[in-house]
Amino acid sequence: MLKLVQERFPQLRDKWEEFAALYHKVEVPAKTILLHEGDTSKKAFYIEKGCLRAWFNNKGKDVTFQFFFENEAVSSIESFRKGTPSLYSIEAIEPCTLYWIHKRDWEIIQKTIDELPEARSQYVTLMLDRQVNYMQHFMSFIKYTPKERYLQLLKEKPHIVKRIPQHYIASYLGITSVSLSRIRNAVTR
Amino acid sequence: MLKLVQERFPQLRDKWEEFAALYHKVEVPAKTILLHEGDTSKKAFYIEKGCLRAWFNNKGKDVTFQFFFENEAVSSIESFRKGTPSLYSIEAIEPCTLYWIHKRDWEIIQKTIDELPEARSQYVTLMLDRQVNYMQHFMSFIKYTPKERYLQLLKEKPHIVKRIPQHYIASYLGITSVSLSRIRNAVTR
DNA sequence: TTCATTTCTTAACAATTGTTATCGCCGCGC
DNA sequence: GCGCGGCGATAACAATTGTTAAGAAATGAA
Repeated sequence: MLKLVQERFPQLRDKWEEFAALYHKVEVPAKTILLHEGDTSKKAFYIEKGCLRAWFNNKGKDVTFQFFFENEAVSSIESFRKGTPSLYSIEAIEPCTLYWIHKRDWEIIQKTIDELPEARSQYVTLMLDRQVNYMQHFMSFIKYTPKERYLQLLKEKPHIVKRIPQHYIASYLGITSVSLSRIRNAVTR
Repeated sequence: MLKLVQERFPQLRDKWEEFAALYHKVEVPAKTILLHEGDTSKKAFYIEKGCLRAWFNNKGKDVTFQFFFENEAVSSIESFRKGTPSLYSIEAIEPCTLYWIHKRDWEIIQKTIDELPEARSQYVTLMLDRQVNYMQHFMSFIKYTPKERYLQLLKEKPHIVKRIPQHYIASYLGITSVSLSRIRNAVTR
């Protein structure tokens, strides 16, 4: 359990047993909504098995903009940290095995990280990485056409294409499922 | 000078004179390239007067994806911090008055910030804000059509529309300058 | 298995955007 | 003043994507 945190913060090894007790295991069926758009996030999740998506409602249509898989930490980060309403919902795509931690308990771990210079610097690096990811993803929207984005996704993240229903991928690419279907048709022949 | 840093890090007040000496004032004409795409960033900039753009080359066409104005800190953040080649160029749009600091000197300030818990937490908050900005900007690309994005830009950041040449704005919105011209024409009547 | 729901494909037509090219305006340097 | 280059508007046509609708295929539950 919580492979990610253990690997990334070896400095916390001593305190690990104590921290692990703060996490709660839960199994949820597909389509469970873990956080509703507009609500304030009080929980952060860790995925042991299954996958999630982040999405928001746009004029009645749901728009998926991020996927999460095994061994990833998931939260509406700005809502969780700042206490603001979440800009999006978080939902299980498959039946999932998750661990969740309450905000007040996370702050205990956070405090410990903050006191260890190495863990702290590791944490900042993680934040920077996430920022760069968003930036690159965003740049790819200006840089590439929908067809190019699909081909790139197929090449660089084939696990997404294999595992995620196509209409979610379509909105992730910024197009309709009809258009994605056409693109796929044109590519395979 | 360096209004931004002074306001955001009041904890550094005592050391400020010492740190200010690490910055170098420079005046550059329009179209000066401060960092070339592919080079490794060794300098961070602060804008006293003027504006900059971040852009990259895509199949021979230049694509602008961010603008910077007075009192903002500018760098190819991931290149500056990680020593990797920059994914984009940074260029003056207008004649500018800038202050720059070398990476090794910035690390002195960084170290001081890291030793003061309040300044440190302030720094993390700044990083989080930047991450949320990228995320929201990216979400707007999935959520809105080019016309909607233009109207939103006009409403929320009119200073950009007023000050920046239109063909830069077009690529910032992810469209051609021809298409932006059509949209403007349709909107004004 | 069987039925219902979800997912994906295809078609026809509308709307939008890209491409290429031309023209006019404006500011800057010589 | 004059010419040049940068910038923006417009036109005509091509290409792409959206919309709506219908039906096939796959999936999941009873």
